[in-house]
Order: sequence, then structure tokens, then C-alpha cells
Amino acid sequence: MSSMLVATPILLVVLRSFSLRRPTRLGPSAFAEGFVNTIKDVAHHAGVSVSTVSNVLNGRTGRMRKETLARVEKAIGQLKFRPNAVARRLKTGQAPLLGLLVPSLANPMYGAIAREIETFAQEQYGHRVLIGSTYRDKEKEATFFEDLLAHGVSRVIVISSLADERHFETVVGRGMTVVSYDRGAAKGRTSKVVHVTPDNFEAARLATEHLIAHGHKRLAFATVAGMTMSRSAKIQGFQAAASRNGLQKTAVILNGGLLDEYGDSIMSEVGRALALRLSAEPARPTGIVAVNDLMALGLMAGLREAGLRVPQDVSIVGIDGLFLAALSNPGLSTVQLPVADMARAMVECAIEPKLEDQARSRARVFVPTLLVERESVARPPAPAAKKTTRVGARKARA
Amino acid sequence: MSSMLVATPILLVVLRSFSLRRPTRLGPSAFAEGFVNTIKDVAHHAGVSVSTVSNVLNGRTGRMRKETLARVEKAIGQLKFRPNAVARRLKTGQAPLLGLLVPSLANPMYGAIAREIETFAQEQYGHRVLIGSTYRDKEKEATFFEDLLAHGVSRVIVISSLADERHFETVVGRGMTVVSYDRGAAKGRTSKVVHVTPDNFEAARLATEHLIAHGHKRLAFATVAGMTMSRSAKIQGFQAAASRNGLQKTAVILNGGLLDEYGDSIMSEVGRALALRLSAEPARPTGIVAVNDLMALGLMAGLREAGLRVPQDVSIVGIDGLFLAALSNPGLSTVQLPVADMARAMVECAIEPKLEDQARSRARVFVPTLLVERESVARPPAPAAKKTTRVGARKARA
DNA sequence: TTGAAAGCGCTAACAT
DNA sequence: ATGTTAGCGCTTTCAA
Repeated sequence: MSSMLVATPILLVVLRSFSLRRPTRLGPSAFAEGFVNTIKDVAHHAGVSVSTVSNVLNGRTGRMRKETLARVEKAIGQLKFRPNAVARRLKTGQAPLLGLLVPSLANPMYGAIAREIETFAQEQYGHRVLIGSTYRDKEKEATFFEDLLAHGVSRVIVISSLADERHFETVVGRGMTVVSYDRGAAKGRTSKVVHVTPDNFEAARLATEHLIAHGHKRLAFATVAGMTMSRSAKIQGFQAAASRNGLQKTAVILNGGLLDEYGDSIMSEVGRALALRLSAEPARPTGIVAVNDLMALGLMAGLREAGLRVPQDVSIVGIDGLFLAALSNPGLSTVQLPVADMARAMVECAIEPKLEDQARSRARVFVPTLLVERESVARPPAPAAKKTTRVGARKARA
Repeated sequence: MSSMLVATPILLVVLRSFSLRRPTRLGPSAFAEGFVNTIKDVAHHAGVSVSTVSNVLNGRTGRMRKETLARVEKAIGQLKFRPNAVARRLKTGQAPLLGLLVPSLANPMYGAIAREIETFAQEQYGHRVLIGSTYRDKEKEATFFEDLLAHGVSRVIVISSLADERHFETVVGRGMTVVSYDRGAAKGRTSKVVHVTPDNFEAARLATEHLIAHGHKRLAFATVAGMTMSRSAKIQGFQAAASRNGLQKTAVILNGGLLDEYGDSIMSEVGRALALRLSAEPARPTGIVAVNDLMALGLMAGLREAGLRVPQDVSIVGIDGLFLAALSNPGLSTVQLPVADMARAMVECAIEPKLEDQARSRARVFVPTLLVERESVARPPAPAAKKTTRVGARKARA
């Protein structure tokens, strides 16, 4: 049967199919205007069966006549046919979608990670990203997982600072592949959750050693209230460096306020408040490692407000390596985390889970090798400086 | 028929249904482990038909016997049943999903907007957000739209700086509701795209007047290469303020480099480069309005690098009102844009499109009323300062 | 007040 | 090498 001979009848069929089918669309359909062709339309148009079209769509063209393939492809092109991902998903249970849970998109660090994840997922795997902010709320996280499941999304990357991750395990049991950022696996328990994390211990150690190398004796680690695995690893790294240099006696942990539900720009507010409190202390630390760059930036702002100069009066090192660190005044020295590498690893683990990832009880750890030196670290003020350091409301830039 | 009497047989049916159905799931299914109950399971379990369950699910319980309703609800609870959103979507064409297109998630301004959009869409409408970065690439935008269509997502918020928005119109024709941020409607043409935008003209005017009020005579507007509607509106606002004060002769537009595909942190790099170039000019402007806060921050960093002080040597005003502006040193004076209000408006227009929005040929414009004064603006240096201003590599904070 | 049944668009056995 | 067909889980007429 030549396609030439049946061209006209086929066209009629297609048209009738339109008028019969479209009106049955319900309510304010997504496709109320503009027709969306289906695999059936393509089949009619090409004079083949739907399975042949489906085969073309899915690359099963091995034992297909060239001519058939060509006809189908031509029909697809002419009708501008795009397969309906929803129908496909209903059938296969597979969605080219990746869930991404972050505490807050407004936090530049999460924004940076999210960008890498989204780009990589898209370019390497053709996956789109379904994103959600949780504001560090367990309830919201659970709801997000529920929704993902309902939408047939079976892979998710979670950036959560919640200490408890049992709700992760629950969804893993329901068929989800969960990749968790910035936390080691819970000790002892084997988890089906894959963990990807920077080496927080090492990052903090590096930052602390940098301060020590500049002669600082009175060290502090500035963090927010609430302990997470990553924060505690950083604290350990800080303490390890202090101890190794006999400075453990004067090394203190500064606990700022709790992150509220807004959970992002608030981080710097906590830093600022901490700095204000700190400036009143007579024997305050001369070198501070901040739990992250945002905290460091807040610290610097607060110190400045209190009339203290960075780095002359106090030195600051951040952790993250945000591009903002290069913009601050003075430039913030910070431990650069390998954001792009980690993002890639997370996407890979989420989309092509390897047995070794599941099997390894430890997290996949990325060592931060780079301490970016800028201007926020200098030698500590001479001992006598303790008296002259505070200059009331004098502006730092004066 | 009492549910007590048939309890056992029903249970059997359910179990058999499992063993028959589950094995047919294909490949590495999303639900390979952990059972996901269907409406059918609920119906069996409650001893009713699927349509009754569906009615409960959709709140059509008006003429339903209380007892039936209770049985169904109980079954739903016991089986922890969650309706499959994919199947529902295939049937109804409606997805509780919102597309969100941004140039780059790593840009804090877009992060801030994205957060508001996501939160509002979720809390008010139960919509999840499918996000995509486009890096200001038209091809990528078009692909994103295609994918949204394929996924049955029919509403999208677009934050694009692309001058040409004809590809928006195309998808509108295919049934999409598109809301566009930060651009007026194209002149003359009626568009089915809804526009929401800050009053960019007013924002720049406000910033410029602020500089003028401080006595600045040599004004500049710093922007990146490539004209967009929002940038040109800002330039007009800048020029209007300059003209009104007889300063048009000395008011210049500073065009920085082109934003490359990375398109975000690069903004501040452009600012920095611009500042370096500027510092070499003998008759350089004393007051600069930056196209946005990131540019302003970059400008400040570059000026500092060149040994110029802000605000003593040159004053800077930003536009956006990022929380980062409060953190910079000196604090950046900036025009605060009503991010949350605009985000709400965009979500509303996308999810509950009102005729008036579609009808209005103009954009829904949000007036920025707030200029946040910080420390980046001061009186211009005395005329003689022109000579003494440049001090080589002297650090700003010295 | 409830149930039966027809599909939404697609995939993949299973025929032929 | 290609076609037929049974569903994926749900909504919604229409019938009872």
C-alpha cells in the first residue's frame, strides 16, 4: 500500500479525529487552544501503527525499514509532535525529573549549588528539576517527599540541616533514591541514602591553621545555634587544629542565635549580632573561623559597626567560597568548597545510582584543598592593642 | 452488604491484586520497592467502587451517605493512599505545577524572587515549582517551554532579559499561561503574556535624585552591554532626573562588558572592570547609579582596588535591595524593590489568570517607594580633589 | 446514592 | 518488520 495512494483519506481521518477528540477535553485544559498531536495522529499521518511510532520514539529502529523510519520521522516533524511526558511516565513509572530540596533558595550558597545541579542534570541527563524550599522544617520536607512521590519523581537531592533524617529512610523504602548533601551517614547505621559532602573537618582545620600561621593565639569558631553533622564536623576540625598547636585553652565556640524560618539572609544577621556581643568582651578572640561565608560577612559587618577593624583588630576566615567573598571589603579569605564537583556527584548518584555508592557506609567526601587568601586575615594586634583597639563609633574606613 | 461480613474476602482480593499487578511493573520502576496503593485498592478495601473513592478525593461528597464517606476515608488512611498526580494529570490536563525560568539561580536577586514565588505558589495554591536556568539563551528558553508542555505544565513565570519574546507568544498559542517579569509589554502589540515589573524608570530616577540631592553634578549610570526593556527604562529614569536638574550634559551611560553564559556572578565582575576603567578617567563621574546591586558591589570592589574611596571619592547607589547591600562595606544605599509583592502578583496571574490582566496592554507595575540609605553616598569631593583623589595603591580602608 | 465503563497518550508484550 | 492490544491510575459521564 503506497502512501501516495492513501494520502487523502488519511488526511480526512486525521481531521475527523480532531473534531471528535478535542471537544472531549475537559474544563480549562492545558491544551485548550493550540492542538497537541498524539502518537496516534503521527501513526495515521505516516500510515503506520502506533507501536511503530513508539519504536521510533524510543530508538528501537534496529530492524525497521529505512523507508518506514523516514516516513515516521517526517510525520513527526510535520505535526511538530512532542511525546506527552505525562502519559509516558504513567506507563513507565520513570520521570526525567529530579527533586531538589534546599533550606532556602535565597541563600547564595544553595543558589550556587542549585544552579550546578540543575545545569548538570539537564545537560547530562535531560532531567528537569522540581525544587522546594523547606526553611529547615521537617514537616515541609516530608510534604515535599509526598508530593514528589505523587508526581512520580523518584530521585531527589536533599540539602538539609535537619539532624534527624529518618524521614528520608521512609521514602527510600517507598522507592526513592535519596542523595543527601553535607552530612555524613549516621554512625553505625547503614543507610540507603547516599551521602555527598565536603570534608567539613578539613575545611575548618584549614581555616584554623591559616589563622594560627598568622600568629593568632585566641581563636574562635562562630556558628549558629542548633547542631548539625556538618557544623559539628567543622567544630571538630577547628578544635583539632587548635589542640595540635596547644591553643585549645583559648579556643572558643561562639554560638549565635537560632536560624528562624526564614533561614538564609538571617545567617548574616546572626553573625552581626554575634560580632556586637563579641566586641564588648575584653579578652575577645583575635581570629575567627566562621561556619560559612554568610556568617563571616555578617561578622565583618557587626565588627565594623562596633568600631573594630578587620583584619587589624580581628581576622576572619570563612568557609564556602562564595563569589561574594571576593566582593567584600576587605576581601574575605575563605576555604573554597568544590561546588561543581559535588553537584555533579550528587546528580550522578541520584540518576545513575551505583551499587558502590549505596554500599559505602561513609559519605562520598570531597576534600576542600583551596584556601583562597584575600585581606581578612593579618597578624593579631600587639598585646597592648587590647586597650587601644576599641575606638568607639569610629568608622572602620575612617 | 455489611462491610463486616465481607472483610476477609476483600482482604484476599487486595492481596491477590498485589501479586498480580506488581510484577508487571517494568524495569527499575520508581515504585519497585514499597507498595503504592491505587484508588482501586482503596475501593476494594472500603467495599465501594472506584468512582466513589474518586468522588471523595475530589470533594464531591454532597449526596454521599455519611457512612460511606467514613468508610472510604478510613480506607484511605489505613492504606496511606496518596492519589497519583501523574494519572490525574493525564486525565485532566491540569498539573499543580508551575514553571519558573530564571537566567541563573546563582544570582542572589533571582534566588530571592524564586524563593518568594516557590513559597507562595506552594502555600496558596499547593503548586510545586519546576525550575530552569537559561543563562539568557534563547534556545534554552525554548527547550524549557517544550519540556513544560510535554510535562503538562501550563503555567510559567519567566524572568528573562532577552529582548525578543516572540517565543513566549508561541507557547501561549499552545495553551500556556505565561507571566513575564521585568519588562513592559512590547509597545503597540497586544500580548497574551501578562507582565509584572517594578517601576524601573522610577527606581533609577529615585537613585539619581538621591545623588543629585547630595550635590553630585557629574553623574553616571553603570550597566552591562546588551539592552533590555528594564535596562532602557532605568536609563530613561536616570536621564530624566539628570535633565530635570540641568545635568544632562555630564550624565553618561557606562557600558560594561557583555554578560557571558554564566550570567550572574559575572555581573559584579563587569562592575569591577568598569570601575577600573573609570578610575583612569581624569574627569570621572562622582556619583554612579548601578543597574543593580550586584553591579554596584562590583563597582565598589573595583574602585577600592584602584585606590578610590566610596563614598568620599565616588558615591554609588544600587537598585534591588538585596540583603547583601546591608553587608557591604560601606553599606550600599539602594532602591528597594518590592520582591515579595511582585512574586505574589506573578503567582496569582499565572495560576488564577484574570481577564483584566490579559486585557491590560500595560504591565502590572510595582512602584519602588523605598530608597534605603546607607553609607555609599556622600557629598562629592571638592573640585580640587580631582588631583588628590588617586592615591595609587593606597587601600581604601587605610 | 452508587457503580460501570470509557478513555487520557503512551509502552511493550505478544502476535503476525 | 510491523500491528494489535492491554493496561498505567485516575476522572467523569451516564446508567442504575
